[in-house]
Amino acid sequence: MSHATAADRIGLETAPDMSARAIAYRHILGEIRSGRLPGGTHIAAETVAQSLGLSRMPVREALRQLASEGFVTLRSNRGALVTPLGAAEISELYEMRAVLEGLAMRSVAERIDAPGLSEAEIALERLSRARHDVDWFVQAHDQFHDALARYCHRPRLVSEIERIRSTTEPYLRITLRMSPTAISNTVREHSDVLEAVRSGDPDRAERAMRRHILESDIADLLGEV
Amino acid sequence: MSHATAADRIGLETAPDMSARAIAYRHILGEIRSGRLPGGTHIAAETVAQSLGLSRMPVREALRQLASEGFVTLRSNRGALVTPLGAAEISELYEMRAVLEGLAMRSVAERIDAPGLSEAEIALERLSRARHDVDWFVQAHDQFHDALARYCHRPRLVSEIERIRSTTEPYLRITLRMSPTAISNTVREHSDVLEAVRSGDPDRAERAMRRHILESDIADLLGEV
DNA sequence: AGCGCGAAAATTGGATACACGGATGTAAGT
DNA sequence: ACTTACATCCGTGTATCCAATTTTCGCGCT
Repeated sequence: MSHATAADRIGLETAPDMSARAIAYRHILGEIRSGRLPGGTHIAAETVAQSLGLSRMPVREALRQLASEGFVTLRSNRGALVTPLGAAEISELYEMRAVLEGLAMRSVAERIDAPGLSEAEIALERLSRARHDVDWFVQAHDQFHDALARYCHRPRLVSEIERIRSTTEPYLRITLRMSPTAISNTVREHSDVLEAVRSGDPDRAERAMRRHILESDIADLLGEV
Repeated sequence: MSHATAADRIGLETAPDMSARAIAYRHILGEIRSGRLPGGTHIAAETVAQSLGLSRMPVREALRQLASEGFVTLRSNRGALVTPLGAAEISELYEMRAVLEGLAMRSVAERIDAPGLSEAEIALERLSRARHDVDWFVQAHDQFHDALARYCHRPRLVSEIERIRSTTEPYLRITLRMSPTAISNTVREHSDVLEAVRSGDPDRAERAMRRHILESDIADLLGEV
C-alpha cells in the first residue's frame, strides 16, 4: 500500500498494520463519502481487489459490512451497488439524526466543560473560514458536531450519529456545490446550537439541535437533489 | 440442514434456498437473542461451521455482519465474542430506541388506518394473555411495536428500531424471568401508547412512546441486571 | 510450589481454486 | 427484420489450503 487511498483524503487515520479488510473498507467508504462513487454505481469486488493489491475475500467482507451500514446494497449473485438515496430517504436520515443528536445534546449540556466548549468554538471558527471550499466545510462541520457529541458519554449513540452523517455526506457535498451561499448561513445556526448547549439546559439543547438539523437551509435544499 | 436451528424458534422465516451466510447469520443471531449465548461467550467460527454443516467462510461473513450490527465484538486475531452489555449501555440503547420510536409515532399517528389499529389491538390482546410465558410475551410485544412502527413509512427507521430492540432482547428476557409480575403492568402502558396514536396528534404520540420506553417498569428493572 | 520461558497446538486471517447463477451475444427460425 | 433460444462468458458464492498470530501446555528455574 504505497499509493494514497481515498481514506487518507477524508481524514481517516491509516495505521501501518491494518487488516486487508480494513484497507478495503476505508478505501471504498472514502470513495463513496467523497462522491467519487455516486449512488447506483456498481462495485466489482474483483476490480477493487486488484487496484488495492489484495484478494477478493477481504473486499467481500468490507462490502458486507458497508451493506449492513447502509452504504452499499447487495443483490444476491449480482454484486454490490452504491445505495442510491432519494429525497424521501435523505429526509428520513436527517430526521433520525435530528432526534438522536438532540438526545445526545441533553447530556452534553450537563457534562461539557471548558476544553469541550473551546474545541467547538475552534470548529465554528474554521466553519466561518470555509467560504466556498466544500472539503473544508464538511471537515469543520463534522468537527463541530463530533466535538459536542463526544461529551454525551454514549459511544453507540455517537457512532450511530456519525454513521448517519456519513451516509448523507455525498448528497451534502452535491448540495453545497450547487448552492455555495448556503455555507455562510450555517455559522449562525451552529452558534445558536452552541449557545443552547452552553446554557446547560437539556431541553433547550435538545430542541436547538433538533431544530438545527431539521430546519437548516441545507436540509431544505437537500430534498431537491 | 435437516435439524431445526435457533432461527426457527424465534420466528425468523426460513426460505429453502438460503445462502450459507444467511443460514449462519440467522442461527447465531437466534442463539444470541434467545439468551442461549450469553454476553461474553466466545464464538468459534469452526465450531459453528461444523454444527451447521458448512465451511468457515460464510460463518466468518455472518460474524462480520453481526459485529457491524453490534451483536458480537471482533478482536483481531482473537475471534468473536457475544457483546456483553452493562447497565449503562442498556439504558443508552433504551434512550436511543425511545427517541427513534417516538419519531416514528409522529407519522404513525397521522397515517394509521383501521387495519393497522386492529393489528395493534390483537397484539395487545395477546400481550394480556402472556402471564408468565416469557417467549409469548416477547413475541406479542414485538408484534405490537412492529405493527405500529410499520405505518411510519420509513424503512430505515423501522429496521433501526428493530435492531436496537433485538440487541436488548436477551436482557429483557432475563429481567422478565426474574420479575414475572412486570408483565402484567405493561398491558396498561401499551394501551396508553395505542390511545395516543389513535388520537392522531403527533406530539402526543411521540411523547407517549418516549415515556413508555424510558419510564416503563421494565426499563427500571433492566438496569439492575 | 510458584513463576517464567518456550514450543506445540489451535484458531484466525488471507489467498487460491472450484461451482453455480445470471447476463450477454449470436444464430436460427418465423 | 425481429424474436427467441442456446451457448459462452463474466462475476459471485462457497470450499479448501496456506501463513501468521495467539493461546495453551509442559518443562525448567528460582
